[in-house]
Amino acid sequence: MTTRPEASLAQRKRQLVSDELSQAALNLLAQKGFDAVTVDEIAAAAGMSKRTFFRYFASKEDVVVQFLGEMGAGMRAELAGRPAEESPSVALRHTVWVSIDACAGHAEQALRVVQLILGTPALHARFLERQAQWRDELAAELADRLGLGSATGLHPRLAAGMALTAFDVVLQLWSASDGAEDPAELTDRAFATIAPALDALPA
Amino acid sequence: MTTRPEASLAQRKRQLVSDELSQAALNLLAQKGFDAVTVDEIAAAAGMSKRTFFRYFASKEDVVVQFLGEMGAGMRAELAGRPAEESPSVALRHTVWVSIDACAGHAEQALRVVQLILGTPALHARFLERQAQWRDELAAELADRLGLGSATGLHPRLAAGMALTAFDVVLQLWSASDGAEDPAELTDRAFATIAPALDALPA
DNA sequence: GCGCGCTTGACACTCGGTGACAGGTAGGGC
DNA sequence: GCCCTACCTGTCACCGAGTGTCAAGCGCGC
Repeated sequence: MTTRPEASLAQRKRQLVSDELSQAALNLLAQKGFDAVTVDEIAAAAGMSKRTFFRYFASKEDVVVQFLGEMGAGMRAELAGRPAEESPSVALRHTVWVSIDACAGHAEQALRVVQLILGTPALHARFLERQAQWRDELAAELADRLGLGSATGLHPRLAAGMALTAFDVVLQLWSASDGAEDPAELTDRAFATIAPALDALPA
Repeated sequence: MTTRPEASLAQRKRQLVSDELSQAALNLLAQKGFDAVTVDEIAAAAGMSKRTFFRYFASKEDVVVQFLGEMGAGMRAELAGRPAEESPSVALRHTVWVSIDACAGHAEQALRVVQLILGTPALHARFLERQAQWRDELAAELADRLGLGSATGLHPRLAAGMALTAFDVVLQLWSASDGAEDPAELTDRAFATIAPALDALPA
């Protein structure tokens, strides 16, 4: 999916195979539906064996959901990099924007993937699981920012959760509208709603 | 789990077997961990065959997560029954309270289950999936209440999402504190934070 | 007692996922 | 050029989740 020019030869070879696999997978899955495609089939379409598929992806779901890993890392990095004096609502809006932008960037491809995920229970579940991890990480980051020990930490968790809920809802509406709605505008509206709660003083 | 006196004999028999199965499952799973227990094992512990297990539960996860079904229905019913003039934040707080109460009711049992779910990725994923369904349902209910067509519906979805995020965070803290924290009090504090966003006018 | 329907167990099968082993290939030292 | 090593791959055997099918068991009305 993403090719770094400064990588060892072995890494680039690995990337190549991985791309071949996910490309084949995405085509088949989007076309026939998640459950109607076997891993054997995907591997065969990419010209390799099932065993090799599982050396590159931990599960059949992973081939679709994998990119969420770097998305989470990107969000955490963005939040960590935000100036300390910025209000939580602004910082979090930028955090979420990173991922929204990434989607809007490769709109055609991203839309297909998002629709596939939201329309497939098994994939949706994995997606939500990742998001739960993000929430923990963002909450920790927020607790740091606000200088409160992560002891109880109700407020940072809520704030992170609300921001990701906004993200989720935006994706849902974007996907349901088949790309007609503008994700950036949806995000702005969503954050306008939740901002007062995000900036509320920790109880 | 729940026995209704006014039910046909066949139904009660079914309930009995189902209870036997989930009891055996919960014991084994809590003791040895989700992945270390096979369905065969569970079925054997309840004195029946694997095939029978799958006639009562759609999946291994379901035996743990099943009760969430009625929990969701309970919440939707509560929200639907709330007086129309009540503000969204109050109505949603009561909605979430239904489930929090249910947990606090059978605290010992509920705590074990919640800890098992939150500590097992596969179960957590299913749990989140259910919650996503609740969100859709609660959002629809909210849209009705507010008298706005469910056309775009950003606000109701956000509100439902925030309320469930609160629910989630409360469960997380309750589980992490091993039951020491008071769920009711956590819920109140959470809703105090998010209330302004819930009651904000739809954009 | 007889047939009917529902529940169950047994068996076979598919598919996701893993461990173990064997071969192939690229690169480095000699 | 040759060998040794390291890595990648396919094959095979295997486990566990989940499903379809069939035949036996059992309660129940007639």
